[in-house]
Amino acid sequence: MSLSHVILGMLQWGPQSGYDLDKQIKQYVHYAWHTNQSAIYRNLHKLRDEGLVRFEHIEQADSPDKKIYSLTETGLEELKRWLAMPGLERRERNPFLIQLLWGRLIPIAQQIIILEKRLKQVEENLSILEERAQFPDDLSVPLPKDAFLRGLHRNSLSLDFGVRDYRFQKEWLEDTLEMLRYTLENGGEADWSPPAIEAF
Amino acid sequence: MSLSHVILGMLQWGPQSGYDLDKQIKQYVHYAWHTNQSAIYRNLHKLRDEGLVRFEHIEQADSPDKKIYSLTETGLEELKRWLAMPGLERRERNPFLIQLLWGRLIPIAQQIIILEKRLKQVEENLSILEERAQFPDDLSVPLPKDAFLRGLHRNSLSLDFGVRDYRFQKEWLEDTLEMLRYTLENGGEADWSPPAIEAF
DNA sequence: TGGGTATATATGCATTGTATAATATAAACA
DNA sequence: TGTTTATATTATACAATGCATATATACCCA
Repeated sequence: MSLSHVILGMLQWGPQSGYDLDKQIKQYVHYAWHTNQSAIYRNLHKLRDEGLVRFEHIEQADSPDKKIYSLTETGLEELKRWLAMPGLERRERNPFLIQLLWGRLIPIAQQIIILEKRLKQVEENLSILEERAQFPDDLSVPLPKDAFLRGLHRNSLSLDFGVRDYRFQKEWLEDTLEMLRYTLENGGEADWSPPAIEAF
Repeated sequence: MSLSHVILGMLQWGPQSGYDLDKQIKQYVHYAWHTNQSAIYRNLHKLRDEGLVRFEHIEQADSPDKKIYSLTETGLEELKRWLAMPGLERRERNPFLIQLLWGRLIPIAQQIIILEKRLKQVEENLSILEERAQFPDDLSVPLPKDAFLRGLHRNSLSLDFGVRDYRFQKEWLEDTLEMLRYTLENGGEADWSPPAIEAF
């Protein structure tokens, strides 16, 4: 598991509380890593036991007390070690695509509702990322070869990927929705009938 | 969790053993759902206890005995119910993108190795999917509006997405690798120094 | 004063991830 | 012939994550 390393990475940018980490990861890293609040808190405890992070108790007047976590030197070492490992596997779980895969089992009108909802999610995520990313507006062409030499930093690469990925998904959803609506209007599968069992 | 529903979906195509399910999901649904062997077996036990699947014990001469699972009517109902739910959330965990996000902490040459490895993975996954997908060769343009009326089935949509997604990733990786190699050759970040702490 | 929202952390239980075991059969090898 | 290696098949122990909910403080507003 490497939620630990997402946390270590965030903390490398600066000390934060568990609450902040949760919000930051959800806002800006959602294209790369899904997590939840309780996992973060438990992971912080584990990291502290292992000596990879430390925390400072902060008393606050206007909100409940909090713990500000920061990286230890061991923590930074561990982060670097992990960052250099090639071949780590992606673990995607996208229920939307599964619903699409067996979409013939439900009426086409319902399928359209699902696609519309997904489009909305993608648009929201995209606009959050676009706010953060200070790239040239035209992302249909790749960054120029000498982008780095001209000041674009390597940690923008991940964001660049995220923005392009969401744009791809948005376009695909729009095209596919158009197709499905056309089919519905022209009665293509309106007379929907139970599907035949068919092998992949 | 909805590994259950991936399994129900696979079984809707036809009865299979846990072993088969594992291989099928890994081969053909990797763009949409990551899982592992032990999760599948445990889930099958649970689904059986809930009456959503049943199994038949098969004795084999040339291999160990196996259990062939199939959908019950309740199972098919549950699958359809779930397929119609809008708004289910994607849960991606892509360590490669995390490594990219803090890539400045490691030397650029090491970063290139990681990208190359990832490119290889993507190419492998893509070629498996392309074999399965009988689409028109040119996937740079979307499917025509009347694709369904002309015989393309809705359960191909998911595959269409998968193929296009991997192609997007492949292109992005190739472009980015070119950029990084150029930077390395021209000494852009070869004199790599510890990064400044910087906020997102 | 009560309800809603934001901040902040934690826990119980179900599910999933990782590693490993157990067993059987076939194919390759030395 | 005996030994390793690969494939098929299922299972389990323990760690990590997911989901729902609890707890507590402080603010705003009616």
